Amino acid sequence: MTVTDQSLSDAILDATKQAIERWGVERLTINDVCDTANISRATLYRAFPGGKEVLLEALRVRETETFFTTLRAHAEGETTLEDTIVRCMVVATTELRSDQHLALMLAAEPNEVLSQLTVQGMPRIVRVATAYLMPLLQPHLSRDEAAELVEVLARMVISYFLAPSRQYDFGNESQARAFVRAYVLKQSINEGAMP
Amino acid sequence: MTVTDQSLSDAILDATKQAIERWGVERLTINDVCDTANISRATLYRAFPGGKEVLLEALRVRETETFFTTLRAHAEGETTLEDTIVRCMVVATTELRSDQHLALMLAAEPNEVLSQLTVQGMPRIVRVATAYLMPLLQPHLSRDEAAELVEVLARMVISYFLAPSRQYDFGNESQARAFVRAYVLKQSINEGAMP
DNA sequence: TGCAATGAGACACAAACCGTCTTAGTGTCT
DNA sequence: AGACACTAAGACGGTTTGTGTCTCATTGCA
Repeated sequence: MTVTDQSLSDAILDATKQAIERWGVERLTINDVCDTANISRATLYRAFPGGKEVLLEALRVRETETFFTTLRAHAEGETTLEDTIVRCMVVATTELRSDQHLALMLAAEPNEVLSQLTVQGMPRIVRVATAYLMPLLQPHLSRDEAAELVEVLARMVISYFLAPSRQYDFGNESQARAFVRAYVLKQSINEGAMP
Repeated sequence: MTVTDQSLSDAILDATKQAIERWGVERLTINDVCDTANISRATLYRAFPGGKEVLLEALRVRETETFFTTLRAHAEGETTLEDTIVRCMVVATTELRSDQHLALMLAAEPNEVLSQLTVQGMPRIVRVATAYLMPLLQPHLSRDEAAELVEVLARMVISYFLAPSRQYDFGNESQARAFVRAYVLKQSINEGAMP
């Protein structure tokens, strides 16, 4: 391959994703990835020194980033704070639910997925979410307020995705809006009502 | 467990099938099966001495038998030879196509499946097919004729399932009937036309 | 021609798996 | 109660598979 490092890494990550879809994370081997990517083990270890751990973490980072790239693209058009928040919640929920890869893994290795959506993975998710979504909220909020809001929203969306409630379906715009008005923007309303 | 051997074996085979759906045949381990079945390794080896090979072969035998049991049940109502044959072809094709387990394996481990549907597995398939379907054909044909017909049909259905043709879709009754009239019952027609 | 990147594969170490065996626990029958 | 059959749990040695590192030949390009 006489391509840039970027596209080599990307090809390897693509192969990793593909191999995971075949065997699952637990049963994934480095050789699987090499065979899928049609590269030698040496090449893989040159691109990702550190082996499986590093490779999987890189994949998670990339997946998270593409997730929030899509999300931001869908929410950029909104003008008000409420609309922006609602849009983010609806699109994020829809995106999560329609993610074939995620669904497969959730079915085959719930432990792995749960860990990556909660205990282990939450810090990274919040970090990336903050980086990508802050710009959308900056017109309406201060840095600190925006950062805090992003984290809360991320946690809420993940929680309701993992364990859907009969009260609120965040994939439904009006229900998401009702939730936002009831909980998220409550303070703002109060603040707005105060002199 | 204080159950008959039959249901213990069946439970183990169920667990095997389940574990294969999770990991695929190549990555299947005996421990997977034991964990899924909630039994100890000792119990499994008592029920299936010989390990993985024996276990998988037993599973294939069981699956094949349930396949042809279903098939026979669907084709028992037909009266003429042609109708019986057509029914078998349509139901078998439909059954193969809708088999989730088979589809998963075919996607993940085409080599294994292909081997079991052709080189390795064909003898068993033909044997079971003959045992189950001969009764349906006996009213119309001699033993030898029926046995030969079953084998040819099995090979045709598998071939067209693995590599669908634009000429004939055996899942479609009229197309299957056209095929049968054109090829399978040709001799019979000729024979019938002769004095 | 020279250079940077890759493929192929050897190597030693570690982990996973296998098949067997022992032990202790449980339910059944007399 | 006591003999019996059966099972879960897990220890064991041996084998296979996977890992990470290294070397060296090859390839494609400047």
